Formats: sequence, structure tokens, C-alpha cells
Amino acid sequence: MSIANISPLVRMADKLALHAPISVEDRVSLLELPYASRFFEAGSYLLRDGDTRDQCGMLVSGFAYRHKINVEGLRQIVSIHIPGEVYDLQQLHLATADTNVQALTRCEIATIPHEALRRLAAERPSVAHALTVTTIVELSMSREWMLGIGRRDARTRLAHLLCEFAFRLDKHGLPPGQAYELPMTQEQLADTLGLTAVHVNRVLKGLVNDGLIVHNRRGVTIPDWAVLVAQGGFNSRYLHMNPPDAIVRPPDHA
Amino acid sequence: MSIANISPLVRMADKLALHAPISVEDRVSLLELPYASRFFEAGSYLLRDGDTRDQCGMLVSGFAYRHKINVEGLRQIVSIHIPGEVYDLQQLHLATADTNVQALTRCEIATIPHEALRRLAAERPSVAHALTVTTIVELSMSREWMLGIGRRDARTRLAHLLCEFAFRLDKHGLPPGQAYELPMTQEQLADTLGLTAVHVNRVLKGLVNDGLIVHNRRGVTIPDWAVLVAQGGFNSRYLHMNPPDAIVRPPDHA
DNA sequence: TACCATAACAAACATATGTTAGTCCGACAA
DNA sequence: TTGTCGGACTAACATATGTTTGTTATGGTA
Repeated sequence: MSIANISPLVRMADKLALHAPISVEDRVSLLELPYASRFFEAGSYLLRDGDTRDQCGMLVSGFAYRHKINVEGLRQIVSIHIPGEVYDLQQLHLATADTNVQALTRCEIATIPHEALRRLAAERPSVAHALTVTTIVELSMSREWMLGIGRRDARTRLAHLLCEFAFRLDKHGLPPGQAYELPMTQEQLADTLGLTAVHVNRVLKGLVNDGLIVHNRRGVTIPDWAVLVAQGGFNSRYLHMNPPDAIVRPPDHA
Repeated sequence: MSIANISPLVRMADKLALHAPISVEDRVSLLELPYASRFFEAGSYLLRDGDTRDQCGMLVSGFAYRHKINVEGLRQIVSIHIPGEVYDLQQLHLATADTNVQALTRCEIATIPHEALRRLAAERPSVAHALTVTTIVELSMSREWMLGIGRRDARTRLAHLLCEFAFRLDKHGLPPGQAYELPMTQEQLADTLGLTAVHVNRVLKGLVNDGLIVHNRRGVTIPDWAVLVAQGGFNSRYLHMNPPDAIVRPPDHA
């Protein structure tokens, strides 16, 4: 089977398997879900506060960010989404969205009808469980971010975020990959950290000067994982990831 | 039927009904759940980071708060729980807890075996749905708090929190009750708002001086709901509450 | 009544972070 | 080549919030 014929839904199955046991049969049933695929340019809204949906959207490629805006127009980014994640799973249970989701880069979206997903969840409790765990992990992550914004200083906050990205983007080996793409502007970083762009610039340069990270155009590399982890006070437990060998693949996919 | 014989689980059913449709049969089945009841003193830990559970705990009376602690020992309170709420629902799906929950006041806890709750959820999709919605609403609330900590100034943040409490504690009429019990110390308020106790004191006094609230020993009263709402930039949509008449009660409970 | 713990309150001072207002630079289009 | 634009970057200054330290109420208790 050529790469071109692999369903984009494998990304979703892989992602679910990071947090909950997914059997071979579960995986097959996920790949049989109906879907439609489409591209969005960077900056497009994938979901708007107040929207109603009858389909779920999964990021096949690219990045997206979720944000809220207060009465003064200030923006707070409350989560970043990476490929394989369903960014509007909650709309399966709630009538209207309470956040905005915007494309961070150009990205490909696969949409799956709510009805099909509901049917699958009803038939396969393990899939339903995996979807629920997904939401719970999002909750856990948002609490960790609250701790950061409320009780960590700017430098620690930024280091922690960079660790989190490294960990989540990693194929799940240890230690996480030393280099990754970070397509966020300093203003966007500021809005996720509860800082200003100017201060992000200061702190970012501080981390670079002190050799904790290398930050060349659009990418970050981490020379010493342990050092950055220490600076960020990072502990991956809140991400609730399974050990890598918990990921089960159908035999024909190996 | 005398008050003394009413199961504490009605509080849970009422709470679920705030967010999702609960039929009379659902309600009856909830009241038939096995449970054990017990009291905890203020300050007791109801759940610790890392704990494993085989029962869920519901607050029958009293208040509790959930918090995380960073490497420097600084504490961030990430949610406040009020009667009727199940504070460790997530342990139904996750092996270990990632937050601490501590009693804010002396409180009564009813524990329900996971097994019984799982069986009920499997039998009654509407109950399963209501439980899921509960988690999603917690996620929504935590995102709103992130917005506050990251992008609202101290005064607005405090006003918003006071509005939220008024709204959640209210029996759900409009406008919310003008007075309620607030058994939190200024240090606890500080830890939920991402401030220091000293600054909470300053800001609290500011709100009192300007007539936005009256703050007499352990309680808050709100002379003009609209004014405080404006100061806090408060919009209750993120709480995802049903209109009051959506709450269905069994006939013998009216 | 005295004692003790806890919380509220206050003032002086310190600083992390925000604000404003620019310059510089690379990417891209005409 | 020139022009435009967004983003990175800088510097001087402003301020919201934190820190430290202590005093004052309050409530429980012996």
C-alpha cells in the first residue's frame, strides 16, 4: 500500500492510542469512519465561539490554536493543537462552541460526521473511552497551563512550554527530539503565556544567550533536554501518555 | 418523606440536570446508586496528586478546592467545588490523579463505587452523556480562568470570580442571589487568582470602597448585579447551564 | 481574664512585566 | 530594483503587582 492511500485517520488512531488502549479491531473501525478532507490557509478560523457543528474536525497536518478574547479585546491562547488531534470533540456533546480555533499554519482538516462517531462510540466502548480520555487530558493540560500562568515566572513559563511542545511532537521516545518546528510568532507565544510580545522577546533571548535553546528561524533545538526540563520545572505526567509500546498497530501497517 | 430520608444523591442529580437533560427515570436510577457517606474537616485532603481511586466522591455539603503546586512550592487553585459536584470523576477513566483536592470547609462526602457508576452509564446513555458534559464544562471553566489569569487585571479578575460564584451557587434564577457565603481566606483567593494575599486585600477593599460589593465576615453581598458583571466582564455562557425549567424532577419530590 | 492562632490590614519599598515608539531585516510582489 | 509588509528586535520609561515586615482584629480555648 502506498503512502498516498493511507487514510489520514491513522493519525487520529495513533493519537488516541497515546492515551488509552486501542486494539487492532478498534483501529480498523476508526479507519473505516467516513470523512472529508480539506485545506485551510494559516489564520483561517476552524471554529468560532458560538458555532454549532454536526461534524468533528481533525488536524491531519499543520498546527492550530484555540483562544478566547476578553471584553477589552485581549486574547488568551488556551491550547495548541498538533496533527492527529480532534479540535472540536466537545461539540459532540455541547450545542455551541465556547472558544475559537484558528489555523496557525496552513493545514489539512479531515471532518467526520458526528453521527458516525457516535455510532462507533456506541459500538466500541474502548473507542468511547479513548475519546473521553482525550477530553480529560485536555482538561489536565489546561490546569497545568493555569499553574504556569498563575504561578511561574516568565522564563520558567516559556521553558515549560518549549518542553511540552518537544514532548508532544516527539514520536514518544526518550528523551524527546532535540529539534522541532515552532511556527509561532512572539506575539502568539505571548498570548499563550499571558505575557507581552516584548517580554517574550527578552526572555527568549535570555534562554538563547544562556544556551538553553537554539532558536533559528521558525525552529527550536534543545541542546540539553535535562537542563531545559529543570529550568521549566517540567514533569510530563500531566500529559498522561502511555509508554510507547502500548501503541498497537494492525499487522499490515508495521 | 422527611428531609432526613432524602438521599444525598439528589444533589448530584440536580447538578447533572443543570447541564444536560435528565429524565425522571434517569433521576430514579441515580438515586438507586449505592453510596457511603462521611464527614471531613476543613483542610482535609479529599484527593492527592498521584492517588488511585475505585470510588467517586461527591460533595454533599461544604466546599472544596482543587490545586496544583509547582517546584517552588507555589500553589495554584484550579477549581472550586460546590455541593452536588463529583470532584474525582476523572479517576473513572484515568489511573492516577494529577491534582489535589482539599476541603475548604467541613464537608460531607458521598462515595460511589466506580463499578456502579460504570454500570449505570452503560445502561443509561443520557446519564453517561450528562457525566461527560460535566467534564466538558469543567474544561470550559478552566479555560475561562486561564483567560482571567492571563489577560485580566486583578480587579476584573476578582469581580469575575465573585460573579461566577454567585451564578453557580444560585438556585438558577435571574439575577443571581445577592448574598452568599464565601468561606475563602484572602490567601486562598490569591492562589486562585494568581495574585498575592496582600494584593487581593487591596483590590477587595477597592471593590468594597466603590460599592461594588459588601464584604462582611465570611460573606459577600452584591448590591447591583449588573455593575459587578460589567466590572468583571462576566458572561455566563461558559458555564453551559440549562434554563431553569429544563430541570425535571420526579413527581414525589416536588 | 489571659493566651494563642489565624486572618485582615497597612506602609514602604522592590521588581517583574507592560507600554510606547521606534529601527531593522527578510520575504515577497510589482 | 524598488516598495511594502510583517515580524524580530531595542530602548526608555511606566506601573501593576510582589515582598517584607509589622500591627490590629477576631475567635477559640484554657
